[in-house]
Amino acid sequence: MAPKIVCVVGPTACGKTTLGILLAKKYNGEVVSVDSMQIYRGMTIGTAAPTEEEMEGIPHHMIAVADPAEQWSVARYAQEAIPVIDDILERGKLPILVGGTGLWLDAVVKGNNFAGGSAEDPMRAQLQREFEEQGIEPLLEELRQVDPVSAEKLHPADTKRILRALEVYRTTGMTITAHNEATKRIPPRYDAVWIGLRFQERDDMRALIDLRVDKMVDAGLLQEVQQLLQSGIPKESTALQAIGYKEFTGVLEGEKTTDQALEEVKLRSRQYAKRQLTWLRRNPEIHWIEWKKERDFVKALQNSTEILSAHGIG
RNA sequence: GGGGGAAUUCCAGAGCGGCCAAAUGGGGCAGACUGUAAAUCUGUUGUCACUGACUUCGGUGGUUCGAAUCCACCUUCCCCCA
Repeated sequence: MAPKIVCVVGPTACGKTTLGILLAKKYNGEVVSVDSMQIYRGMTIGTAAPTEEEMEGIPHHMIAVADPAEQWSVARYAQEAIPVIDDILERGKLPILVGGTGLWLDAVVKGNNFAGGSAEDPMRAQLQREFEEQGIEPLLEELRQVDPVSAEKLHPADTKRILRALEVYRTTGMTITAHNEATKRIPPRYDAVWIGLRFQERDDMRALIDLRVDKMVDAGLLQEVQQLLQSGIPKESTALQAIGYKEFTGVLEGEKTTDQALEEVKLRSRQYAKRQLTWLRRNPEIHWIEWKKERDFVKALQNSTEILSAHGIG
């Protein structure tokens, strides 16, 4: 029997952090952030990571654990987060995963492991070089030979995934299709109760995102970005590709005004929220709590309590 | 007051007599997604009874077999000279 955990999911700005803390307080839990950008140090403002005060004494994990100059991956995250979750369980507390990075959540909760290869493996660079020199066609042809299923499934423009499929094959001798099939058969690592937060109306979500971005800038997002840059983080690093950071790097380099960056961040944030929704929609296990206009955490906590008790938590 | 230019589908912006419901980009919407995932990629975007029909390119009226494209007037905006 897989251990029980709670997952609080939803698009950006929908109140995951707050609900997670409320649940942790009520159920003797600890929060595990599942966020591909909150893992990096020095990125509190732009990632809307909870501050010390906001945490209200609830232990939070997997926030600010990585050097922004490093490049983490799903696999790396899962590898680090799983022992943390298991430790919470061993101490008799309830792990509450709070996060918006869908793939990472799935990677932890489902038992899936990842196929071989990594960013450090020279094969990655090798494939990239081949692609730059000859274009995608020869590589796609190679993939058709070894793994027709994924060659068929992948769009020719989706070079990233074509390269990865080949990387897996060339480094492990196993096709990514075979790997994916095998890994799907692994039983879930945790028995997760999924709670989703979202707005009924897209416009209400948008309004809140806009407000939040304004607050970030007031809180000193520009300075935060500047500090990262000054500490020598290359601007191409994964951490600085985060929404908010990318755009304000441009401000510091004189490419755009703060106002332009602000609008851009708002736009990219709501596009991101939409993508998160698309990812989440295909998970039938999520129990959705829908905000009418305002976020009502008293009610959300009450709804969550009902959901959790229906799953034997409480 | 005189001269010149522009008005195109949600936005920007091509088109300058038929092949135009109208390029391209943006935005919107939908989708995909297993080692960069706050990333990356795809589809769609006038209406409908949707392999066809209907209504569009500031307005009105013309020219023409045929107009977003030509002409006249009107409206609005921009620029230059005064």
